[in-house]
Amino acid sequence: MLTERQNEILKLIVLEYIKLAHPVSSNLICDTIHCSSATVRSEMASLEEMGLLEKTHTSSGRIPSEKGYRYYVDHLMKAKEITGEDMLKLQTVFQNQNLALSECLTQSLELISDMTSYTSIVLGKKSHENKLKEISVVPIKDSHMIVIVITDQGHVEHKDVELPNISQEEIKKTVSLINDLIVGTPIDEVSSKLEFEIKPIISRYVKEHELIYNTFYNVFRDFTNKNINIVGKDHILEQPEFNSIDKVKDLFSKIDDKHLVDKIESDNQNISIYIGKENKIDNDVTVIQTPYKTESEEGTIAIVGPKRMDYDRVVTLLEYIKENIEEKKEGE
Amino acid sequence: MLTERQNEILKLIVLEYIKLAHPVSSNLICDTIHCSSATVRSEMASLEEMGLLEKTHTSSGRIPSEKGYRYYVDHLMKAKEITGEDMLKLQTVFQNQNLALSECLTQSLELISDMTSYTSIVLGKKSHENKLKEISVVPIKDSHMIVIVITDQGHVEHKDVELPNISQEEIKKTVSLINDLIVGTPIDEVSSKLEFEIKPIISRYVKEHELIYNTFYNVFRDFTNKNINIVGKDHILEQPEFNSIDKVKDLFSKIDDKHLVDKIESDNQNISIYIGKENKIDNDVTVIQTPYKTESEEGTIAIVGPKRMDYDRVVTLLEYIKENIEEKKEGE
DNA sequence: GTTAGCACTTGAAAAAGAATAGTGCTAGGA
DNA sequence: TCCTAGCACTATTCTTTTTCAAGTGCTAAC
Repeated sequence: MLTERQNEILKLIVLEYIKLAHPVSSNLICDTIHCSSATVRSEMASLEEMGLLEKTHTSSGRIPSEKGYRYYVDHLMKAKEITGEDMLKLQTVFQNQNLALSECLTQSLELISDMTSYTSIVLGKKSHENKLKEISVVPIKDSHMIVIVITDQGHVEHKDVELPNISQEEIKKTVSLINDLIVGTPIDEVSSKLEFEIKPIISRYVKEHELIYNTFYNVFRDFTNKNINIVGKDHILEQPEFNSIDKVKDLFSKIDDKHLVDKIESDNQNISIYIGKENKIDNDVTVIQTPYKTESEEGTIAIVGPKRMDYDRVVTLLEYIKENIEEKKEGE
Repeated sequence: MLTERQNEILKLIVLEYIKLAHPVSSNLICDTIHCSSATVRSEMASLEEMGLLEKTHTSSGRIPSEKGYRYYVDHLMKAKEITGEDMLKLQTVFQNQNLALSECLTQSLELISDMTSYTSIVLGKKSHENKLKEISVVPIKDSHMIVIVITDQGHVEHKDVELPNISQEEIKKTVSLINDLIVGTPIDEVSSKLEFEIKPIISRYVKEHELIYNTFYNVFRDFTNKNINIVGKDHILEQPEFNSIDKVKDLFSKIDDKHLVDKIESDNQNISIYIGKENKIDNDVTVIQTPYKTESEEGTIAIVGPKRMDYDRVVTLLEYIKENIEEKKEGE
């Protein structure tokens, strides 16, 4: 167990390092601790012994280790009030009556990304939990038309298709067959249901069924887990820990990874913090995330930033967003 | 006027520099020219005098100046056949019968970005040339619904809205009023038409008209010139001329600029090339762009890369895409 | 337990030196 | 008149050296 003073010192070092991105020297904090730098130094040495602090080289100041951040997060950080400034910005989003939840989410996370220079990720419900709600086809010109697919979670996707030399009549027939027969099917089962249940029926009632069937089949096949939204990726460029092109390239590719979805899974019902090696995205970042759940939608919000992240602020902001999102269902 | 040999030398320097991103020395090309390096050097000096070449420092090899690239593009570059490899990749996109034009475009430009490591931009018809084709509202759950707006150019946009405590009946009425009265209106006139023509009518027939009206008003207000599609922005990180975080940040912000649309305007009906200061985006890049026009759609495709861009290849690729896109209307 | 003092370590920045790549110029030859 | 071999000259880059400042660890005294 740490002494009161050690707690204090660790906390100061974490906060200073978050602020300045520079190893923290004993001199910088000895005033606040009300003792000499020598005393602070010997405490620092103990904290390093315990694995809570690190040096970048023999005679540098200290920076928090991953374990140090973890300790800070678990024991030293306390819930802060959201600052007036932050709140003000977010409120303009939440107070817009006409914005639906998903819009609110995206917009508020855009704000957070801009405010903090971290990257935000919104992860909607995964598509295998989405059920087909309705499809519709809007003819644009000649054989060019748009297929719109809507799920019960409010996820919309549209796709342009060409269906040359096919009468509108036949297409309408197919659409209403699909709407009658497979609405309510989980999205990723639609393809197979289409094949085994709809194809035989279409081929009986619809001319040119081959072409039409293929078209719809492709539409659904491409309706993948696109329900992931990455906001503010470019802010990574502003973080001093990603000051080389190679590091940026590396992290970009990890964020654009097709399997990112699987890397942001949480067992926790509340805000959880994954520092460095604790997260599956990258050893040099921290991910702070929370699931959210409303009447119409559920998913996860995650903020990705350097380990030297403003934990207090991000947690407070995420809490605020989560609350407001989940409240919105009752309110209006 | 340049001599035959000077043309040859300039061409070689441009090509070598494009390939190696390194100042080109007299030694490197004297074999190909069949004369001594000294001769090449004196020719280089003349070419520099004419402003076609530059040195990075007193005793470096030469690199092409903007004027040099311009001369190359105007006089020395000749149309090349697309390589088998490039063609093969693109064909898989164009031969997909079910892909509509806009899909084809995006996918083929994604390919080009990956192949060349340049950034591609697709600019669809600007929204003031888009006319409203249809709107529809799909209720998802309780007061949560999705408004889908479709233009006659096939541009689709959807927006989630909350309309609490409003009966479906009233909403349907409003939608059909809008569809009856302002379909065919250019998108950017919709807002005002909504205000002056629809609002009075809604307020007569529809209860809660205030809230409903505001919702739709917002939907259209947000339907801005989003018809721009930037592909492969991150490839900039691979270009040696953008090897510092600051340069990347700068170019990123220029590409994400709200006014990018206006900076990619072309008077030319064919492929045009804007080198360095000739383009409005950034002095350090070249933009190669072409308008395209099909029965259902028109717009511009642009490729953005360093001035040291593989002009031949990009022009060939763009031509190939333009042709295939424009052909598609007749074919199937 | 705390602190002042001092030797010591390290990295970062500046300066100096060596190596290299390439030019410009000159003078002699086809 | 054009071409080319040869050589002096110049920047750049890569190393090495020097200097400087920031901080630590340790010791001895309070």
